[in-house]
Amino acid sequence: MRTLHERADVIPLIAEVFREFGFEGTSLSRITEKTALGKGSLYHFFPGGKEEMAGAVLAHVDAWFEREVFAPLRDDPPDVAIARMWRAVDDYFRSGRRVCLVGAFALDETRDRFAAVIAGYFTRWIAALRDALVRRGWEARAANDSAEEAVLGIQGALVLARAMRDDAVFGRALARLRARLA
Amino acid sequence: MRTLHERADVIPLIAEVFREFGFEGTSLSRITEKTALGKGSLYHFFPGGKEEMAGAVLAHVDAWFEREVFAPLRDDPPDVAIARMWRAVDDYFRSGRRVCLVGAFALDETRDRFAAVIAGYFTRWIAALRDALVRRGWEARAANDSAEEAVLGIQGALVLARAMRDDAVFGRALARLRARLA
DNA sequence: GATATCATGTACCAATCGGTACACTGCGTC
DNA sequence: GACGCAGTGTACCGATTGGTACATGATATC
Repeated sequence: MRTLHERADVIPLIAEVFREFGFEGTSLSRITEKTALGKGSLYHFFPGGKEEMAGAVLAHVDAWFEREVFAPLRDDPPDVAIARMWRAVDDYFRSGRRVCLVGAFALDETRDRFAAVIAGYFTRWIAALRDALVRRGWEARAANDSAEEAVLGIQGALVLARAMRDDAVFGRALARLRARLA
Repeated sequence: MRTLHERADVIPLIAEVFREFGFEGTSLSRITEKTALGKGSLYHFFPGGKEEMAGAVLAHVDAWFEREVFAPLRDDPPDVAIARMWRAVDDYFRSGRRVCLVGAFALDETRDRFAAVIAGYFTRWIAALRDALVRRGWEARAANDSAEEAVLGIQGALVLARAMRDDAVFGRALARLRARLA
């Protein structure tokens, strides 16, 4: 049996707030509003305050991608894993309507707070995709180039889709990138 | 004869602050620190306060790209203008060490404050590049696709370069994108 | 049914936020 | 040399910030 809330339940809600307002733009009052949790509960779950909340959210995102994308890329047959990656990416980012928190944090001074997690997220993604391409028979250099291009293209597509309020641009970008890895 | 400072002189300094800390993370005290200008002067130049400062900075960025990139793409021979664009982009973003303010603002709720400028910046960039490709003989659909891909690739490369603290990834991305437009 | 722990709401804190008011200085104009 | 104004510094405002303290409520264990 469990009480009304636990740490794990509230992390996705806090993630939404950070995604919408960024690290600096996210205030405890906004988190309180979104989660319907008072400061008492929040500091009970996250004694380190706002920084620990953001860290937990980043870890949550990282774990999701590790499980749904990176690990399959490493362990499953390349074709299967890559197809799964494109599906996961389209789902996770809601076809361009949802922002990548890691990418967003990377752009301002927030990066320095979470440098290791942020760098690790992209490094592992690219490495896993590159290795999958190599296992599929690609030459190492080409594989690394294309892996980099795919990951960076997703980030760029998210920026553009949000800037222009046009999800279609995200769909087109994903289709192009997918075709290039085929 | 002029006094020590005028509006035009401080805009680039304020731009650096917004680039580093984002809109929410930029406080008047940080702007004061960077510009060595008191609130008196700042509100003399920008009566609308922080929002007007950010607006002026965005307009300044927009004007730079309009002059150095978009207009040449529209008016000059396509090959010349596109070569110039790649040079301008590499210079402006300091080979990946400088962030795109418009892209950064697009990612959080700051976008809604400056929706028109932000959307316009990317829309005009893509349109100008697409038309240059068409004038060069490309088919309309392919031209639009490639223009979108180039602009989005630049944004993604900036995110990745900052996230991984690795300028080389920006250089490689630019080379790939350039080759694809050749 | 007493106890310990998890979870919660409220009151409060100093510091900082964006913004305003205003007195002042230095300069060019007449 | 009086005037006007662009530019400046300082003091101040209420509101909000992230964070702390603590008393209370609920729950599971024994």
